This record gives sequence, C-alpha cells and structure tokens, in this order.
Amino acid sequence: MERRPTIIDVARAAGVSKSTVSLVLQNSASVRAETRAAVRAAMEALGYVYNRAAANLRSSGAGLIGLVINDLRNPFFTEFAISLQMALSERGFAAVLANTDETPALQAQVIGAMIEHGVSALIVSPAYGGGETGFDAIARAGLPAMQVLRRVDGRTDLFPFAAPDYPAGSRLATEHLIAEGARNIAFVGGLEGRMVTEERLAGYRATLAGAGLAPLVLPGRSGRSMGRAMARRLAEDHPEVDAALCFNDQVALGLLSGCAEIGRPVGPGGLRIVGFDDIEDCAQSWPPLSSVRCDIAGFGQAVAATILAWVEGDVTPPAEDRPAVDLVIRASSAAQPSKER
Amino acid sequence: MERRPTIIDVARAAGVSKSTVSLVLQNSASVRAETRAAVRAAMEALGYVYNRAAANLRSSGAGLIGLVINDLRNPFFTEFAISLQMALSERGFAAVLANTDETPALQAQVIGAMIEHGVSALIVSPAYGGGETGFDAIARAGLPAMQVLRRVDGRTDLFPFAAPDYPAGSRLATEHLIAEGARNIAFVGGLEGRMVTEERLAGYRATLAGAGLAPLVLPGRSGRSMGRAMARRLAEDHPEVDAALCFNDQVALGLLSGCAEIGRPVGPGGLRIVGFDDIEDCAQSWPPLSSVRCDIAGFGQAVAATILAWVEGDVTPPAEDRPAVDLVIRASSAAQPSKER
DNA sequence: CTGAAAGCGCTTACAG
DNA sequence: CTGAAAGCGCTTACAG
Repeated sequence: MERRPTIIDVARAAGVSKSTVSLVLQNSASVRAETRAAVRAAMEALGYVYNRAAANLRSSGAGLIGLVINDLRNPFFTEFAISLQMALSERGFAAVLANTDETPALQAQVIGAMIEHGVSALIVSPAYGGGETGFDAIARAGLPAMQVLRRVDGRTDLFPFAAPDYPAGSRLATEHLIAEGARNIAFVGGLEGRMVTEERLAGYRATLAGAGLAPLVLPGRSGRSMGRAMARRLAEDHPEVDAALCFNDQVALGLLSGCAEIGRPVGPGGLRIVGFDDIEDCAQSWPPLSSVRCDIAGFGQAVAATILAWVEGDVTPPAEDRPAVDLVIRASSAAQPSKER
Repeated sequence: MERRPTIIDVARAAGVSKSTVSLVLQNSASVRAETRAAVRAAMEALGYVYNRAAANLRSSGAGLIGLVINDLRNPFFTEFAISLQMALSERGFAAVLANTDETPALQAQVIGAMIEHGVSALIVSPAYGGGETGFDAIARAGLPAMQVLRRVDGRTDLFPFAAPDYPAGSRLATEHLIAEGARNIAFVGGLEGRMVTEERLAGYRATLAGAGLAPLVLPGRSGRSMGRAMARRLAEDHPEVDAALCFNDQVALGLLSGCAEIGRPVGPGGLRIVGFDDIEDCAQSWPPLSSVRCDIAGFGQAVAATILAWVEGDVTPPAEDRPAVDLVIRASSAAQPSKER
C-alpha cells in the first residue's frame, strides 16, 4: 500500500507538465493526440488512479448523491433505492446509502455525515416523527434535496416532494372490489395520522361514501405478521367482511398467509384481497395478489433524472409530483385477472 | 447556494488562526476551553459545515467504504448490506453502495468508480463470471477488500473470503429430513458449477451417501417463480420425492406457493420442505418454513468489524472465515418445531 | 498546443 | 496554548 502515483508522477514519466496531464484527464481538445497518447501510456504504466476528491476540492461537485431511506428491509423501499442507485451509476454518479430504521435521530445523523462527505444532493424517504430530522442541516448547507414517498417537511419549495398518486390508487382498488360485488370492504394496516396512511385511506373512504357503503378501518404496524394475525381477527370479529384493501403488499401477503392458516378461501367466493405497491412477490404468491402498481422501479429512475437535472442543469423540480398508478388484478380479488403488461 | 464558510471564515469570526480552528475540529486537548467555545460559537453562527473531502486530501482515509453487491433485490443480500451499512455508520463510516445485477462488467465499472471516489476499502459480494471483474483494479490501487458470501477470485491472500458455513448447513438440513423419515430427498435450485451451489450440494450429497440414499438434483435459476413451477414438476415427474432441500428460501417459498397451487400438502404427511438462509419471510409463510439460519444480520456486522479492523488497525483478516450456521425447524418439515431463539 | 502559478479547504509539523 | 507555512492532488485562468 505505497503512495499512489499523482498527476505529477505521470507528468514526469510522460515528460510534460502536470497541467497537460490534467487536460488529458478532462479529454480537453487542446492536447495533441500524440501527447495525449504518451500521457495515457504513462498513466497505464504507473497504475495511476484519478483522485476525484482532490479534483472536487477545486471544482466542486463530488458526483456523490446521498440516499436516505426509512426502511430498506421493506422490498418496496429496496426496489426504489436500487433502481435509483443504478440510474445514478449510469450517469456517472455514486450513491451513498443509509437506512434510518424509521428513526428521525438516526436520519439526522446520517444526513449530517453525508453532507460532510460532500454529497452534491440528497434524496430522502423520511422517517416519521419530530425533533431533529436533518432537513435543517440540508437547508443550512444549501444542498438540493427531495423528499420522496412520504412528505414530512412542509417546506416543499426547498424540499420538493414526489410520490405515486396514493389516493388514486386506493380509489381504483375500492372501485374494483365494489364492481366485483364486495359490500363490506375493510381497510387493513397503516398507522393513522401518517401521511401515506391518510392518503391511502382517503381514496378508500371517498369511494365507499360515493357508493353508500360503510368503511371499516383496522389500522396497525404494516408487516407480514400483522397481516397474518389479522386473518383470524377478521374472521372472528368481522365475519361480514367480504373484501380487504391492505395498506401495503406486506400486510396483504401476511393476510394471505393467515387465511391459509385458518383455512379461509381467498378470492371470489371467499375473502377478496388487494394489496398496495405491487412488489415482485405479488405475482408469485398463491393465489397471486392483486395490487395497486406504483411502478417503483420507474419511479426511482424518474427521481434520479429529476435530481440530476437539478444538480447539473439547475432545473428545480415542482414542489409536488404525483405520478399515476394503476391496478393489477389477479386471482386474489377476481376470477378474471387483468393482462400483465 | 452561496459559498460555504471555511475554517478561515470561522477563524476570522472567532479571532483566532485557522490552525486553532482545525485543532478544535479535532477535539485536540491543547486548545483552551474558552477558545474552543468561541470557535464553536463562530461555527454555529456561520453555519459552518466540515469538509471531509478536503481534510482527507491531507490526512488520507475518507471514511467511505464501498459495498458492491451482486443482487440487492434478493432479501438475503439486502439484509446483509443493510446491517453492514448500519454497523459502519455507527463507527462513523459511510457506505457507498452499488448493485451489480449479477453482471461482472457492471461490477468492474462500479468498483472503478468507487476507487476514484476514494473509498478506504471495499466489500464485494461478487457476480459470477469472468472477464474484467474489478479485482485487478483494487489490487492496483492497493486497497483492502474482502469477498463475501461467494468466492470468485482465488487470491484470498489479497481478498480474504468470508461466508456462512454452507456445507454444514445442508448437512444439518439433510440429517433432519432423514431423521423425520424422508427417504427421497430432492435438492431444488441453484446453478451447477457455482461455488455456493456446489457447497450447498456437497453437504447434501455427503449426508445422503452416508445414509445410503440416492440424491436427486434439480438445478435452476433460484427465484420464487422457479420454485413455484417446480411444485408441479416434482409431483408429475418425481412423485416418490417426499422432501425437498431448497437452494435458498426464495426457491422454498416459491415451492410452498406452488404446492398450494396444485393442492399438495406441505409438511409431515406431505412434502417436507427446508429452505436455506432463513430470511425473515420464512417465519411468516404458511406453513412456516424450516430453514438453515445464516444469521445474515450478525454476519454483516461481523464483516463491518473485520474490515474496520483492517482499515484502522491494520489487522489483515484470515484468508477464509466460515462462521457456523444452524437449522430452524418449522412446520414445513416437522410436527415439532424447534424453539425460536 | 503547453507550462508556471495560484488556489480549493483542510492538516501537520514546527516555532514561539 | 496558538500562529505562520507548507503541502495533500487536482483545476483553472493566464501566459507564451
């Protein structure tokens, strides 16, 4: 692990000045092809490695983007982060990624660390909750930053918000269940008071109201185990319920599991179930799970494009962006599945 | 987005020299408490942000660790990456993370980018396949790097290898199935010739041979859809098979799904199924899935400790480290589950 | 087309 | 306990 060669070493080996080496590094047109070749050969021979940090010190713009995610163990967020990271990588940016485990204090800490590391911008899928969240630190540093998937900071002028159109999604799902003949449709999962829950509930409530049906909301921590437990509770306490719109796919997949456990049939003739997000597992469960497709991979790519346009082209994103969603109908809610695209 | 204040601005505001500010930044004991307070106050007032890149230019050691993972959409790898990242974060290091989608060329590219970004070390869960993999570039840069979960580069002196003890895992699982009375045990999934498949197969084959039983290996791309399809194939082509040891949990969960689809019972009296890795979903499926527990979260934390000891303490890891695994028995393979810890 | 010089924001001996 | 100076590896005008 000796000292890495620098442009000075390269310059010496190639017999030019270090400025010339720098220009070659930047593919400047004002270096003779011959000289360029000599410099490149010297770099190869010495095993030269470009030091981006040093370069950025002078020119600014490290090519690092910070990704701060509330729960990376949830496949929905994982898929978002991965597609975003890969899109950034394609454009020559690297992603510094951190999981905050739904903890605002941890979020504030990792945001601070990322700012020190010189990220050019931040994408935050924030943890709920108050106190120090890190957004103030971002504002002080004057960095471009977006909040995605959830809005927790009201300053959308500073921190533009982007997320799939959740209310439209639950509207589509509820309409579908009504059309299939369900009359007692429960909403399962989601913690009340949180933005995403409220939005997903809104479309459900509005649609039921329009159809003259009564809502039944059964909130809770939205994981598989909760969904699984809910199968029994639903059967025992609310036997009249003939359909469940779940807060997310994890709850829905758990509910599916729980129905298998208690021997309750799922789908037409049994309990109709619809999830939300359309993560990959939905297509592989039995029965396959209907879900509101958020195209999270496409969303991640779009966010990458947006943040890069902001960083590189100074194009400020709109304060709020809510891309459309659609409904994928599978056997868990209907006899006639929609065609998969 | 004006120019951020530097230590010079802070020094001016606090009426000291910039060296003093630097010393305060490093919590040096040789600065009077009074002066320290004045400097801190000035930093606060100016909204000073420490520029780690600049500092590292001089002192070297950016506090960045690169994480290069073959398939981050697979929960097993996700969990590994997340627990590693969080452990690093706790120790003041940030993780640059990239998914390589099982593509060696992409892997080589992201490794190159990370080296330029000045990572202090790399953790690589490598993609299989030849050509340029990026390991040569790491060697040229003289960076500490470990290969984890899979070994693809033979130079374990340069790139120490760490992974759960796969052969022991399949041995445990196979012994368990035999003890439960299974006599026709299939191994499902895994692509032949790959290191992990071969190791997981080895324990299976050895144990069967010891018991005088014949192996049946049904390899394939190890996702849920493959497992699901395999349920039908198993029932039609190999009706005598009474147990399946799966390459990983994804295959096993798919197989579970497929058995539900074709109406074949799973567990004692039906097809006994054991997965591998023990991802979180195992406990939530129906029936719950037995699996070889690799404690991937603990493994990620251990790898974090190892790489930091290498980077900070110059402790080179052993060429090969194979932490022990155990078997979690659930209803998919036995009437009497093991106690969950 | 190429070179000499200053500077990016910090740290590190070295004086005092 | 604090300051002046040099240097980390690069880029950026500015000369030539």
